[in-house]
Formats: sequence, structure tokens, C-alpha cells
Amino acid sequence: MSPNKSPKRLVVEPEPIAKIGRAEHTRAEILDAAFKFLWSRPFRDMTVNALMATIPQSRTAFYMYFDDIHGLMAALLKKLESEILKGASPWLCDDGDPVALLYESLAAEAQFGYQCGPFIKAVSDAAATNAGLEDQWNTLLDRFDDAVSERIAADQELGLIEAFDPRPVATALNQFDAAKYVRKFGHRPRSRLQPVADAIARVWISTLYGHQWTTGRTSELYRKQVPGSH
Amino acid sequence: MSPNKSPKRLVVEPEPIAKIGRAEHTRAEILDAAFKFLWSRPFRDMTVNALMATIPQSRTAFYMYFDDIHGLMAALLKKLESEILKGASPWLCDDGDPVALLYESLAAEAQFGYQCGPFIKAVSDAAATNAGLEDQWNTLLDRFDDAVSERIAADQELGLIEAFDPRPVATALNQFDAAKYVRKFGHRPRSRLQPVADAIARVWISTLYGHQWTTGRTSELYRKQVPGSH
DNA sequence: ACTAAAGTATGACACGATGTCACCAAATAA
DNA sequence: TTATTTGGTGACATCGTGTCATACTTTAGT
Repeated sequence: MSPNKSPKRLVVEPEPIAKIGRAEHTRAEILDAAFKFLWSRPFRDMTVNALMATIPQSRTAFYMYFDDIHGLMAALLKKLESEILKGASPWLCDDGDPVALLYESLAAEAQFGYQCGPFIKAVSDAAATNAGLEDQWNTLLDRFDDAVSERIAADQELGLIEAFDPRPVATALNQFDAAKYVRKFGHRPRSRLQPVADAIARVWISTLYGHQWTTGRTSELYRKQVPGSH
Repeated sequence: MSPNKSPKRLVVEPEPIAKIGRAEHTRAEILDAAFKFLWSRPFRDMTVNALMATIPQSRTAFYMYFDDIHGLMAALLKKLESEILKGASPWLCDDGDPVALLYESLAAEAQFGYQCGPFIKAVSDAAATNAGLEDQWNTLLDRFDDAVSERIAADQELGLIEAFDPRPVATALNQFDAAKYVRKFGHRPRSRLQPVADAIARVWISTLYGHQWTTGRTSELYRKQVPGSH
């Protein structure tokens, strides 16, 4: 029953009440409560009722800060967005060995997915029950598709990746990631991080750069394969 | 407002009342009403109330046949499953040019996705709000992953596809399809079928068999690319 | 310090959806 | 015809929602 071991903070812990406005404080308190709630229970159980029961405020206080439970999720998702984009992948920006960078990026992303697993699932569940949130979520996913497409195109220019329309491939890969995180890290106990990260890296690298790169980078999964250069 | 042009029947039209039992008839009537409902309105709007308002029966009659709205979806999904598996892909079973067969299979699948778009979206939405349904849906998706994995493995034996662990790739591809259908055909007006089918085919074929196969098969999308072998 | 205004929080309420139950009606069998 | 089974219903208790009038708290003005 105890909400064991909270995740790395996504939401600011409500700060000492004196320093910031009372309203600000309450709002943060609600957001924080929501994040904690979703850590241990599915989105469908998070009614305004149930959520506000976890903090001293009255249920109606909720409506001072959010339109409804989906409005709350939208606010939470906004925080997630900045978090995500902050750790923006080295692969997307840096120069250097593309395969190595990609591997790094995906590892970092998987790490993040692991940390926020149940919350990510909550967002994708919530998106299914609300049009506005669905848009917001899709927009975020699209941004990923854009970034990845661009990077693919760049490497195609350099001849590192074969020529093909980058977008559908980018979409497929991103969707794959998101679905994997939701399914592997969305429920507790979460699956172990490493195998999931490996599987994802293998699919990306072999899809984009070819199978010969995957060996020896992924930690366990497909050790048998291929030595040669290409 | 008029629920224009109903989809290809997934659910049996309630048959003449005399022949089959009254109960059977009512149950079919409800299932049919639900399918029609979902054709024009999202799952989240389908309350027992709203649904039963579309047929002469009283609201409480619903509970004679289903536990709740998710029970209804489960029943509907079961019908969908048989439909899907009936048209089971030639690529998965037949012999012959694998690329051609795959193209055919995907086209048929896309066609089906197009026909049931809003309903498929409804199922995936409903799965997000109910644990049992989520399992049922995931199981169905897994079955696809299995089938595709097997076929990939078979073609790897024949040297038609490079050696790699088939499962994560199969999963990625299937997830890609499902997400595309939901997003492109899940709302009305639905996107046009052809471009979606092309995009999907291109991703599958180039991922599995290599890029040299995609030209000339896809109807419009990427005519510019690649003549040569690679 | 006192008061007014603004900001914040709450209980009570009306509404709509749910699922159950005791009861009614229709079909069938005796 | 009556008795029994099967199918269907209205009324009800419960729960979640969102709003509103009201009350409490803080801040600013004098």
C-alpha cells in the first residue's frame, strides 16, 4: 500500500509556503499529488475525488486550478515535454560517430522512459479519453518524428543511410519506442531496463545503419551476428 | 449528422425475430447498435444510456446481456478477431514471391483497417480504460507479432531476409500499422486509403527485404528513388 | 490599526451515469 | 386455463462531476 520509492521528480515538490504565493503552492501540491497517484494507480482510477483525498485540500479546490482531470493531465504533460526535450538526444544534434551517438541517445531515452513509465502510460491512456489531450500528445510525438526524420535525411546526404523517405520510418521507430515503454515500463513492477533498451537500439541501428553495427553494442541480445565492414 | 454510409457489416444484422430466440435477437440488436454508434461517435461518448437510446429497448435491458460497456466491447472485439483472422494474410501462409505476397497482404490488411477504422480506434481507446480489454487487445496484437516473426524467420532460413532477431522487428512493424490505422482511419472523414497503404508497404518491404524492392510497387509515394541494385 | 478589496477555499447542490432489485409482461408448457 | 420460465422495466441508491453562494485569509490603502 505504501507508495514505495517515488520516481525521479518530474514535478516540483511544493516549496515552503511563505516564499511563493499560496495559489502557486496549492497548484504544485495538486500536480505533485497527481504524479504520485499515477505512480501507483492507473489513470482510470484518478477521479478528482480520489486525487484530492490524498491531500488536505477539499475536492472543489481542484477546480480553482484545473478545468477537469484532463486539464490536469495536460498541465502535467507540459512538464513532461520540457523534461524530455531538455535531455534531447545527442544523436539529434552532436557530431561524431552516428551509430555510437544513436546508441547513447536511445539509452538515455530508455532510461527516461523507465523512470516515468507509469506516468507515460497514464498520459497515453488519458489521451484516448480526451480529444484535446490526444492532440497534445500527438503533437509531441510528431515533434519527435520531425527531429528523427531530419537527422535521417542528414545522414542520407552523407551516404551513411540509404536513400528512402525518412518520415514513415521515423514514425515507425518512434511509435515502436513509445509502445515499448508503455508496455514494459507502464505497469509495476516494471520490466528490467537493459533488455528493453537493447531491443530498441538493435531495431533502430539495424533499420537505419544496417545489421553489421548491432553486434557488441547491445549488451546481450544478438551476439552471434556478423563481423565485416560494409 | 446522418450516420452516412455504414461500414461493411462486422456484426450480424438482427435477424427476423421469429427464427431465433428473442434474447439472441436483442443481444444482436445491441451489438449492432454499438457498432453503428462507434461508427459516428467516439467510444468515450458511448454510455449505456446513450447506446440504448438508439434502440427501442430500455437501458436496463443492456445489463441482461453485458456486464458493462467494456463487456460489450470485449464481445465486439471477439467478432473483430474472427473477421481479421479470416482474411489472414497470404504472405503468412502462401508460397511464391515473398515481396509480392507481402504487398498483397498489407494491401488487404490496410483495406480492412480502412473499413473498420473508427471501430479499431474505439477498441484501442476502450483498452486504455479497462484492464481486461487491454489484455484481450494485447493478446491479439501478440498473435500478429507471432505470425509475422515466424514468417520472417522462415525467409531468413531461405536467405531472403538478413539474419536478426525477428520478434522486435515484427513488433515494431505491427505497432506501426496499428497506430497508422488508428490515426489515419480512426476519425471521420478518414484519410485516403492508397497513400497509407503505400507508406506501410514501403516500410515493411524496405525493412525486411531491402530498399531495391520498393520502387514501382508503391503507387505514388516514392517514385523518384533508386533504380539500381545495392 | 482598521477596513476594504482581492484572493483562496469550502459545503451544499443539481445533474447525469451506473448497476441492482423487486416487479411486470410475454411466451411457452402443462 | 393456469403455471412456469424467460425477457424486460421503473424506481432506487450510489457515485463522480462541476457550479455557486458563502466564508475565510491575505494584502493594500488610509
